[in-house]
Amino acid sequence: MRALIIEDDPKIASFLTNGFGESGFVVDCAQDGMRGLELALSQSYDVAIIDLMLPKVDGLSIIEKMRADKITTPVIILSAKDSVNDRILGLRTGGDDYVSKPFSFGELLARVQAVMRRALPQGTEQGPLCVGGLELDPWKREVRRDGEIISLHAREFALLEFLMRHPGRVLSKTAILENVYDYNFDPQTNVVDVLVHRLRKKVDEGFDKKLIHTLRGMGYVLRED
Amino acid sequence: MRALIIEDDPKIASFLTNGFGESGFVVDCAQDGMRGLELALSQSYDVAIIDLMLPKVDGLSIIEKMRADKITTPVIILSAKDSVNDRILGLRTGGDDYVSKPFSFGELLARVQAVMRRALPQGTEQGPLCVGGLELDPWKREVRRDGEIISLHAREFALLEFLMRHPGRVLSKTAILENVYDYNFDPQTNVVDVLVHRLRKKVDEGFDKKLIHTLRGMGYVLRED
DNA sequence: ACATATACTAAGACGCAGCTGAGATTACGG
DNA sequence: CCGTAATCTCAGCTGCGTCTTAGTATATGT
Repeated sequence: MRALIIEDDPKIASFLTNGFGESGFVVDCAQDGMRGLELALSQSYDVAIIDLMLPKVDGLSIIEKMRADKITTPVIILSAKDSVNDRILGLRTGGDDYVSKPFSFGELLARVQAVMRRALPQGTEQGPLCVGGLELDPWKREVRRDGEIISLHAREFALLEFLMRHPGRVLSKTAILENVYDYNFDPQTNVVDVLVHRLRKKVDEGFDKKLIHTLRGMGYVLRED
Repeated sequence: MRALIIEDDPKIASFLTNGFGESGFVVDCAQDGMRGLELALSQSYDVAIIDLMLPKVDGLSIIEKMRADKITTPVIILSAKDSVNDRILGLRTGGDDYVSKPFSFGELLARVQAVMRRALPQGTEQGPLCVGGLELDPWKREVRRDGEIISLHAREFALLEFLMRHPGRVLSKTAILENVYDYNFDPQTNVVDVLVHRLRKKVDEGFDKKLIHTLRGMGYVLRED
């Protein structure tokens, strides 16, 4: 689950970065509009939090460009201004929700959940993800297999969540890199192999039915059988 | 436990702020209706104390807007007027109780307890919170482990109460900052770490079964085992 | 069967999140 | 206005989570 944060005030930026990090997101943070736009257009995120008053390129322009590029990532607008007009303008430009400062992180997170749920293909269930005897609750950050709790580290959890959100689909190492690691990470190594190995040990070891499978040359899949 | 106070008279405002602070609430105080409305709509409180005669936006309108937004926070109306009609109008607008000035703080606090109890999901027991051998009585402000009294400072108590109201749930530092400190920005220091450390010393030190656990990169949990 | 590419595994290195104690600062009561 | 108690800040330390490296195993193509 990746989030893009575009916010110039360093205090708020780090507050948000920490908060989303703790909530299980992989976060990219841009301190100005230019950089934010670059990231928004070049990377793919599950949600974006964008401040309106920004140096270089303002928030609304970023959203406009994103929408013009057919990027449907849900966007939450952050703003100091809170008039009905600003709100309407923001939503009309392509924002999915509008939060005015000062805000509480809890509220923001709730709204993020709401817009992400809305953005899902309709009919998709909310709540814990299940595949085989494996359950993962993204918000409680809890994983069980056949009812038994499995305790995962942050990275392992992020990987498993990614796999479980695309059950039966082959996920290449590159895809994993892009979804489980942030932008600044460029591995010259076999991090992904190692991460998968660590996750397998906790999820599949000792079980007869394996859930994580390797497709040589292509990537990994999560599925029963 | 968070309280919102909307009151323009600075004397009464600080009287209330102090009183609730001493009673274990984390208090936000707004001096005018506009600011009060902002807070009421964007943050989540366990109770709100709202004066009727306010600059900019009057108390009843605030309550009206809150209820329109499906905010169910119990509201206590404060007012100088005390006619039966005002009282009825206030309650009909969405207030849960009505206290007329002058009032004694004790009476107000009693009514707060009453409306908060009523607001609980039915079937939920009132009275001390319990996890493992740990008991916390929010109203007596008393904590015991295996019957032995533990004396906590205000902040420590607030943190423990927050933890005990969400047993088994992972609470991020960000969530703790908001609910125990009322910060909505990054404090740039490790206040939370230090507070947890102090609380642990009093609650877990010397016991075999620890109750407060750290989940690296995610937050803290209160649970047995 | 051999060569080569790809994936797995174990062990060590590194950095950062979280811990801790002591001093500084603030809040409060007399 | 002072003294005490509560709380915050800071800086050094520790250990865990994560990445790296390197060596081993397994698949695939010729």
